[in-house]
Amino acid sequence: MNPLIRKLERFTRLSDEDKRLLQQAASARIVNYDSHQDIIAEGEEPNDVNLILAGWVCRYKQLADGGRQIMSFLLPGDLCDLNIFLLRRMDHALGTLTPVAVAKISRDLLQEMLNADPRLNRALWWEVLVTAAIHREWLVNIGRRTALERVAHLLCEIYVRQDSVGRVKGGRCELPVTQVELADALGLSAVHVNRTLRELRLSGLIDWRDKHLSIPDLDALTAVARFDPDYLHLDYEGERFDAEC
Amino acid sequence: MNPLIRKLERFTRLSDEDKRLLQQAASARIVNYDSHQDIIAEGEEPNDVNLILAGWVCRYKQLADGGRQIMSFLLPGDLCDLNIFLLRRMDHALGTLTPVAVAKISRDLLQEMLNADPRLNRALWWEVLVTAAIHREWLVNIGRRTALERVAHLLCEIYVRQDSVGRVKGGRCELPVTQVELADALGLSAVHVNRTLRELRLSGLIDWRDKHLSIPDLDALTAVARFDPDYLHLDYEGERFDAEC
DNA sequence: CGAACAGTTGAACTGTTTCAATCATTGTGG
DNA sequence: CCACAATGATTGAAACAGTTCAACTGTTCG
Repeated sequence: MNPLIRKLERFTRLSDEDKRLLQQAASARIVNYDSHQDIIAEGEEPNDVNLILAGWVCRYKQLADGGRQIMSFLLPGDLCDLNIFLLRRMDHALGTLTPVAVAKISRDLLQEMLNADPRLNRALWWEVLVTAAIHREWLVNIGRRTALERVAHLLCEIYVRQDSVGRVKGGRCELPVTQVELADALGLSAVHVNRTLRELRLSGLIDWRDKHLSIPDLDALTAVARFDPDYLHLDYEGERFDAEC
Repeated sequence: MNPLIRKLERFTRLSDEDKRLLQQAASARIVNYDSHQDIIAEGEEPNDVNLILAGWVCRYKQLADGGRQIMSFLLPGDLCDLNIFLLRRMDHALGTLTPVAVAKISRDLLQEMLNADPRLNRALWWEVLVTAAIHREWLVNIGRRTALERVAHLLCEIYVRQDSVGRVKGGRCELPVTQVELADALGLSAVHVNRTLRELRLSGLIDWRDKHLSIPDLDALTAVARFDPDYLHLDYEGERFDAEC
């Protein structure tokens, strides 16, 4: 099933018409990318909203001195750039981490979707606000936690987010990124991420190989990371809108 | 004049009716706070949107180990929590840094404003998206820049944001926060912020006293900070919506 | 087979933190 | 109006978390 629909239904009930619209949007114009390509570069003027259908994408900024900061990992079902309508130029880039399939949703179609039903409108804005909430938590993670907590926290987040859309099976989920990419997301050096992962591995808290992450005891890792999933707003918070037509 | 109107007009033209609505919202229910109080705590369910009329506010998360991370500085004209409608519980707190006057905008009034005119609706969402853009830049700042760059970058941002709403006079703007609060915003220790400020002061790049910041040569500080104001989206980007009714 | 890339480890180094003491300023109650 | 408490700023010295550089291993893939 369309992973966007699945995700939005965590938030609110959608009408059949809403789902039809979403489904149509997700299949209208599909573009495939290789690994490590830009979907859109910083400074460009976007024309479409990108809905990730398959593969992993990151939101990042490249710095003049060669460093870069990854600001989000985007997974299947995630939308980028709902802001297209409002902010003219991209202040960051979107790049693929794996081969990726993206549905391009045109400005007009998106507008139609936003107008179609207040519930769908709210569900899409909910997605924007949750993304912002994740950014805030990353700020805490990078600003105030030790390397061990930071790495553990990010792994918890990735695991829980995937679990929430049914992408965890037997305590195991995808993690198709390199250690360098993790480091770019965490504000750490790749070397130190490596050492930190070793520490987590030796403590039996994680098992990461073949681009898949296993967390044998999520509570234990959660404790190490001081991870509190509230910021992901995954509980069904939209029920008060269900009654509305 | 109402600082919110002033700010939104950087983005798009507002009708007289829009301005009347905003003005009404900003004067309906005004609440005053002392310094260092919570306007709303983490975990609470907000009922109103807060529009800052006077004073400085910060968005922050408190950590179990005593540390805290400040995620935004909110100035007069800034809105907090437009997300009230969608995310039930606060995943962060809002606290005052100075005595503050806030206009409480009820859920219903906000809804009325959002429905009143698509242009006003867009202007308010623009405000949300710019806040998110600032969070992304802070992520880069904390994750990838040295202490000197970080401090300089934040000072540039504060200065430019105030300049954009006419709160800079003679190269001088308000900065009524303590070094500890700056440190909490930058992911640094207060001691190191102090040393870094000294360095900036001795280089003649800043002059900060009596809760006011002077930047004698903004270009020079910008260069030190590697500051690029694009992320503030301050150029008039909404003109393509002006034609619409 | 060799090239390219990702991961791993050691050793030296450094930016930042921590702890602790001192100084300056402001507000408050007697 | 002074004393003194409270808060914020400042500085030094020692400790440490994380970086950098460099070498080496393992794996994949044309």
